[in-house]
Amino acid sequence: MQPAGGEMGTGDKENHSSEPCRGILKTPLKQAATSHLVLTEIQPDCQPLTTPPKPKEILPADPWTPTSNLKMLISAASPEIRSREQRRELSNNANMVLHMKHCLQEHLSGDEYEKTQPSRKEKSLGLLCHKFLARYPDYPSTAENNYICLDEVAEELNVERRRIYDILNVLESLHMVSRLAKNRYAWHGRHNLSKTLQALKKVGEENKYTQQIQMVKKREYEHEFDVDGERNEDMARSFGLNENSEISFVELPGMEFRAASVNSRKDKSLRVMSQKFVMLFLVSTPQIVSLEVAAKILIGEDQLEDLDKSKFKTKIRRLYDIANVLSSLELIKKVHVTEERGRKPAFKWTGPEVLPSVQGTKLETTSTTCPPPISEPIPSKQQCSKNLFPSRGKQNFTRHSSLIKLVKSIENDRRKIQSAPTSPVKISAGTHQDFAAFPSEMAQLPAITEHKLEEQSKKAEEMKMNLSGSALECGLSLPKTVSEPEPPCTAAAAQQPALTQPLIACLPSHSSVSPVILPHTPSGVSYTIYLHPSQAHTVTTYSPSFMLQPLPGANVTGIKSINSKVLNKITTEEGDNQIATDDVTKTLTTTERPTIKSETASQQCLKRSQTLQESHLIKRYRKDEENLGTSLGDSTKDERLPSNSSQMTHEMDSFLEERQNKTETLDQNMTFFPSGYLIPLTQCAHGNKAGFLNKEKAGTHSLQHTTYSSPIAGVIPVTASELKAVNIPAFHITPLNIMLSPTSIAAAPVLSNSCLSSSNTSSAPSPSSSVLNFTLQHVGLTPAGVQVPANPVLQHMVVPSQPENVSHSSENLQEGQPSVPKEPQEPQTVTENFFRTPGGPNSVSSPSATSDGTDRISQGTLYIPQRKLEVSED
DNA sequence: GACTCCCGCCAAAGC
DNA sequence: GCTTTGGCGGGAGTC
Repeated sequence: MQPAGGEMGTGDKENHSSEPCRGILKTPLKQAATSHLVLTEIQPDCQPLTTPPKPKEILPADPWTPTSNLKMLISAASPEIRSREQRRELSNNANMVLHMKHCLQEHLSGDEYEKTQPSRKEKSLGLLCHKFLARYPDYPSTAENNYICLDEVAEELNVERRRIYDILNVLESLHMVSRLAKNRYAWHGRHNLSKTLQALKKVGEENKYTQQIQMVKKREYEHEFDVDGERNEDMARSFGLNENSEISFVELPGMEFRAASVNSRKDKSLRVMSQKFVMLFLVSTPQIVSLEVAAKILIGEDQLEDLDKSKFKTKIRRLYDIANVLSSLELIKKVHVTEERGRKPAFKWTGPEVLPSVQGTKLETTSTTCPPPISEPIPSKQQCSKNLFPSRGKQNFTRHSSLIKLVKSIENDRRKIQSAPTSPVKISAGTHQDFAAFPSEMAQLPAITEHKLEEQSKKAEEMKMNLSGSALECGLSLPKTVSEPEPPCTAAAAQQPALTQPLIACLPSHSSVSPVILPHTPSGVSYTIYLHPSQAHTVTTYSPSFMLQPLPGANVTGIKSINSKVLNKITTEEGDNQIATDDVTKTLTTTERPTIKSETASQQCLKRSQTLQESHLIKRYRKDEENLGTSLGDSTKDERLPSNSSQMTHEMDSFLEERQNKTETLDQNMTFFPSGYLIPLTQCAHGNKAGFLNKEKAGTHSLQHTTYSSPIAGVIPVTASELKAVNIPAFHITPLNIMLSPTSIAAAPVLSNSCLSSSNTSSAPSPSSSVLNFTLQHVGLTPAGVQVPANPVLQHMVVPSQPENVSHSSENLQEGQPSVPKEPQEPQTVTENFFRTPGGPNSVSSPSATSDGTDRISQGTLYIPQRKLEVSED
């Protein structure tokens, strides 16, 4: 039933009997607001004149009368019925409220009347939005006339129009409504939501929001971010931002604004701001964004020179407005991030996972197919990201030149892969097709939910089988050094149905992403470092909680936090323990969940690492073959070749045959570049969820893993599957002093998204220069127009990371091969700031005096800022 | 005292 | 010139 506040809350003068309701409403409305059902149930028996609010009094205690139960069942069965009911009841309710209001005004006055005013919370925009949304079905039929008359709505909801505009603006940003004419809007519901989110994510990626977030975070940590224009101008410059890169309103085809009224105020439009805010979530991993960061980014993008405290405060206000609406839409959820410097409000994305590369499909039903085919970017810039304000000379969205090349390259790969016997799409494609076959997606919510759960279980089982089988059969048995019990998250995860993320039928690829550094093998397998983008971010901002999960193998290099001083945690407003559970359990909506039921995290890591190692061995072998034939002139490459190459060849010949099928399974989730690195390219959109799962796993290795924090809005412990391989394909040679700015990691989602489906089981193409340029440009090492040949020239990039937080057991990897400690070079590029770790004794320091990459190559040392991760290299 | 965010002024744009 | 939109920031309510 709708809470009393829902009915009367917005009315300042509507009900003289609101007094009793107040006590009831003292319960945080936000909690009540989380349930549409609660809000949409209206008091049918409310008698305006005599017993106005009575029914509400019993709401908290026993909201489910037999009648309401029946209603709920009916509503659940049919959204259409539900919406009709809602509208009818709302209409009746509104009339009733108006009538009561008049009566109230007649009978009360002065203080007495004031007392009847609803509390502030009862008038919240979120609650108002709930009531607004209750009026319309999530998925309106096209046959219906879903027009919104602003006056009517304002009157019925008993709020001033101004408030309705706030809601409509945010809904417009998601294309849930569109303005038809003055005072008239069209209601589209969530039909366009998935497409919109896809478009927003894409635009967000193209505009390097991930990098911006990281930059802001870093500045925060360095206390360099100040509210003076100069610094922010620098920041924006470092972002590569300028007026031309400013994001205007993102439209979908057919959803263009008919009115040009928005043009004038576009820069500060709540619509645009809302879209940008959503973008931040979509490009973040995990998808938690603090208001502060969001405000800074939005401000920085608007008017750098105007960035002052008042602007900041205003931005925060607007973000609260937006967040309230988004919360009502259940797209985000308020959380708190506790950092060293205090508790910060933040929001966590709870909406559907957004897979940017699925064109023309509804995420709710099909886009979760895993992995999604890399089709044409959807909607294309021209199609969906129109600039509303051409007269202002603002630039339309354009695909980054390097991205275009990258996409082409990726698509080529994908074609090859899709013809492969074990196309990554296989596993889930069918399931999602089945899923897509569901008629009228939301019309069968219960069935869909059940179906999703089943599918997820199936996929998880498949994944588990693959991983287990692969690892067990490979014959490699790494001793487990970590045998911690499964964290409580497992139970929590199991409890958590995938309901909160109905569309997250995830690709199993995530599960296969091993967040470990591959153990050194006798055959001289090179190494792989998986860094989750977010973790990389965290590291660069020297988040103390950064940690890499140590691989449960004796000779596995693990990275873990060595800084336990600060325990960052995210707490929901309603309970500090909720987020962790939510995050973890949500994570488990992915196919990984079942896996952890029977395996410990360490076991999984072990198996994965073994499998990865095998695959990597193959790849490296192929790479080495290529190098032999094509890179004779490159002495550094030769050094990478194992001295006993013939032995390796033999080894690989047999190994290839034996393990081909197994590796194919793994390859589904990974893209291998002949660089010597394994690059698990996970689905960005899944990252956060899977990441949380693995955080949970990581919890088995570190107490610090028991809390969650955002790399954006906080600090999160790095755990296994959250890690992504740091790959510098262009460098071609593994053992380099590779220094990446956080943005390089941030760029990973784009890369990984694109590459996801291009999992390459066969010979991986050599990293193209486009990839290199793309990476470099995202890293900020090169301007957008500059093309850099793909060769090992750029060997001294920095891999930003949190040195002090990166403990490395590289010794393990360096069995028999003493690591040669080398300090990373002092970055000399624009990325320099990325790697300064304020006050950190382990700040990225200059590596050995020599900047000669050759030496480092031979040493097989990959530097992650301040802490070098050494891997085996014969 | 900090955090939230409602409220309504008022200017820009639309009609 | 009136109406509609919506940016904006004061300041009240809440924690």
